[in-house]
Parts: sequence; structure tokens; C-alpha cells
Amino acid sequence: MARFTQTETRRQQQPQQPHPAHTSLVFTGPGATPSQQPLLLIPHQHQYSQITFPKPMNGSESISIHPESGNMKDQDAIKLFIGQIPRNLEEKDLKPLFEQFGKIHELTVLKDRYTGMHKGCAFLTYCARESAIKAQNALHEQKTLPGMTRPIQVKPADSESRGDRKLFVGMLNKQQTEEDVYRLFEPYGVIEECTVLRGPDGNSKGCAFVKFSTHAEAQSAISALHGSQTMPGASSSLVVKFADTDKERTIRRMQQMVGQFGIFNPAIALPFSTYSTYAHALMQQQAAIMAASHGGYLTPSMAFPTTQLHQMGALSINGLPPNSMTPVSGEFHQALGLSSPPANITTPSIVTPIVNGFTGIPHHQPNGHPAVETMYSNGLPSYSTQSPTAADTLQQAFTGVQQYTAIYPAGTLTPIGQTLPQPSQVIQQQQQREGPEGCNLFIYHLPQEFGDNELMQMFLPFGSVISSKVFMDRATNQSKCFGFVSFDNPASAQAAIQAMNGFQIGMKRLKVQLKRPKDASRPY
DNA sequence: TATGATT
Repeated sequence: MARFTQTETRRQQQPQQPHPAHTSLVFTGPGATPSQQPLLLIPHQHQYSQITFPKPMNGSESISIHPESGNMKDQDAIKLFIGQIPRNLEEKDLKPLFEQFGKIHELTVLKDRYTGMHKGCAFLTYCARESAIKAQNALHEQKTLPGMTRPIQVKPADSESRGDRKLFVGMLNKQQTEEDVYRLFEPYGVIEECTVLRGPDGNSKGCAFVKFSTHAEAQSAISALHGSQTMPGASSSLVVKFADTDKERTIRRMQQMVGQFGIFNPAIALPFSTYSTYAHALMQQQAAIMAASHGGYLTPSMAFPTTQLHQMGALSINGLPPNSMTPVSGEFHQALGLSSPPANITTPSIVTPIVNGFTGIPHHQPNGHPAVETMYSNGLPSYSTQSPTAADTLQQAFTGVQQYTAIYPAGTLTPIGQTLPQPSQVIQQQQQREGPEGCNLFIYHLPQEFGDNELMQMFLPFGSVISSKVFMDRATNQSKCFGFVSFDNPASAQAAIQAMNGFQIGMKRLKVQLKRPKDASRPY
């Protein structure tokens, strides 16, 4: 292995000689020949600590930047990452070593943001692209600088190549291997990396990373493959998208934290004010991005402040004026927190729910009709001597009107026995997915039109709903007619099962049961 | 159309 050796005394002790470094460091051995294998080297996990923190929108960081004045760089210049440099070498010391390959546009030693400590690496941009290639070929892994145990790293900075050619692939089936994924993506370009994500047990998580050699290739794979097919056993069509950037990953982690602790103000959740401010900004930014670009992942209640929701709620749908309630449909809309029922829907139900031992939740009747009167006036068979329950009320309300629930912003009226969902509750619904064991319901045979909010409204009478989720088909954006509701306690979940399992809506009956535990389907 | 995801 070729090495650098120091042939002079330390130049820091000789300040009268400004730049002796290129004479003090000399090549020994045959290492000056170009490397045949320029890529895939040591991990360098420290290099992003600088750029994952928020930066001012204009201007550059005040880490030591030493552009050669008057030197313009090529449009296609390559920013190099330099690793494994001794911590006592500063820009001025490194410059001579790299200058031999061309004019330097910018050379920056990476310093710890807070301590200012030299991190043993640097970024280097030559004015000419060609210089960068020469430097990489000559130096990368070819010499070891004095005091270092590993050879110097000279290669394009990850910021140069990463990010826009690495794809995240979701909704694979768990049997698909790296090779299967490779075959799938092969037609769209040169694949540099293909990894199936696996858990600790080695089982596939049903997703993968595929890195193409160019952005264009990656883009063409997205166009061709995203949503193009559904793998056997996968719950939705194939997902092909650019992998998260560091920033997105940070956001994701924060969202998870927020969900986990049930805290909605990052300034309270996180200990350091800089982090809190950052978290806050990131999340706001993320919310804005999502609302603007693919609002489908967000409910209106996420995208708009509560006051705005209330305004939206005042609008009518289907050209019908608000508050034209009939006893049945009015109750339905009341029950679901909707406000403008259609006028002509009175289809009686044929099959009634099985209600066992559920104590009805007190609820008021805004139209002046008590629930029991509504019920019998509709010609329904009586199935028990119990007083009417929340489920009964809902049963009446649902009949024949579910087609009106689709696009409506929920949370605009007070549901039975409940107060209006607070903003925190609405946000939490997106963040906090599962409740404790025994609190999570799986609901099948939902009306096609039901979204997360309608589902939540339907189950609010039985307790505090911490989340509700209707499964959507990614390709068609249609409900798959099943979903989850989580309560904060098992008794509410049981009450909801008792009342709502078998509950008829239109021609279908709801199936409401405890969600299968995660490991239930595992063999052995 | 059958159990919330996955970086």
C-alpha cells in the first residue's frame, strides 16, 4: 500500500513558511497510478451532521469556505468528499495536495457545528470536472495520510449523486428476493444497488431499495412500475418512489415521536429549543407539502385549521341546503357529524343488528324526536325489549343514506354524546395508529363512501377513538371497505363490538372484531 | 377487495 510519509517537521511550527505542505508530504510507493475501483468504500457516517440541520435560506454556512477568488467552476463540476484526513490538517494544509490535479474552487474542512472540532473530512470542488476525476483516480484509497490507519477517501460527495436515483419500493410480497426485485427493475437502467429490507429474523418487510446509475433511469422505473401491478399477497399495488432524503427521514422520526407521546407541540416534546423550533418548522413544511402535492394522504382536517373546517362544514353538498332533516336522515347526519342530509331517503332496514347487553349511551335528539319514536315509526321489527342504543340510532340513520357521506368534512357537528373533536384529536388520528392490546377493532364491510372521519364518527359513541383508518386502494383511491378503529380502553372496544358487529348498512352487515394481533399469522 | 406498515 502506498503511503504518505512526512519528511519535514510539522509546518505549524514554522509559520514563517506559509505553504510548505506540498513539499512536506510526499508520495512513496506506486500509488500514483489511477485506481480501477473508485467507489464503494468505507462508511462515513459523520459527513451529514452539517447538512441535516436547518440552514438559512440565503447565503452559505459560515464553516470555513475558501473559494479561490475569481475562479468559476464548471457547470458539471463534481463536489468531492475527502475522508480520512488527519485532524491537524486545515484547508491551507490540504490545498497543496489537491492543487496538483487542478485549480480548486472550494475546499472546506468539516467542523462540528457546536464544538468546532475538526471532523477528519472535507468537501472539495475543483473548477474543472476533469480535475475531480483525476484527483479521485490518483488519491482515493491510494495513500494513507500520516497518523491515519485507513487510506484517504476521495470520491463524489453523496450530495452529488444520492437522493434522486435511489428508489424506495413498497408493497412487494415478502417472498420476493433481491434477485426478483432486480429482475423487475432491470429493464429501466443500470442498477447499482438492490436491497430488500428485512427484519431481525431475516424476513422481508415487503419493501426494498433500488439504486439506479442515473436519475433518468430511476424516473423511468417509477413511471413504468409505480402502481402498475399488485404482488400476490400484497394488500395494495406496487409502490415505487424516490427514497426519503435525510430531511424527510428526520420528519418521519419526529412524527413518530409525536404520535408515541401524544404531544402535539414539539416545543414541549423535545428538550432543546433549537430542536424544537426545527421540528416545528419541519412539520409545518411537511404538512404544507403534503397538502399541496398529494392531499390524498391527508384528511381535510389535517390540511386546514379547525376554523376553516367549520366554514367548510357550513357548505351543503349535492346542491341541497343544510338542515333539511327528516327524522331518519337527520339523525344519521347528526350521528355522523354531517349537516346536510338528502330529502328523499327512507329505505327501511330489513335485517337488524344483534345487540347484546350494550347499555345505550345517552343522546339527544336535535329534531325533537326521541330515538325510540324514530325507530318504530320506520316500521322496523323490534328485536328486544331493551331501550334503544347508540347502535339502534345509527342503524336507523344509516339506512339508505350512506351514499351521502363521501366527500363531507367530518367533525363539523357534535356527534351523539360527544363533544366536537378537538384539533389535537384530529391530528392524533393520523399520528397514533394503534391503541393498546384489546382496544383495536378491525371493521369490514364498510360502505364504499366511508373515509377515516366517517368511521371515527360511527364509533365515537362507544368511547374515545384515538384513531380511525379506512384502507384505500393506492391505485384507484377507492376504499377497500375495511378499516381500523382504536379506542383508548378495551371496554369501549368491547362495547363497540357488541353494538356494531352485524350492524346493517344497506345490503351489507358490518363485521366488527378485535384486530388480529401482529404475530397472529406467524406460523410455528 | 380481509388486519393500519416499510426508508
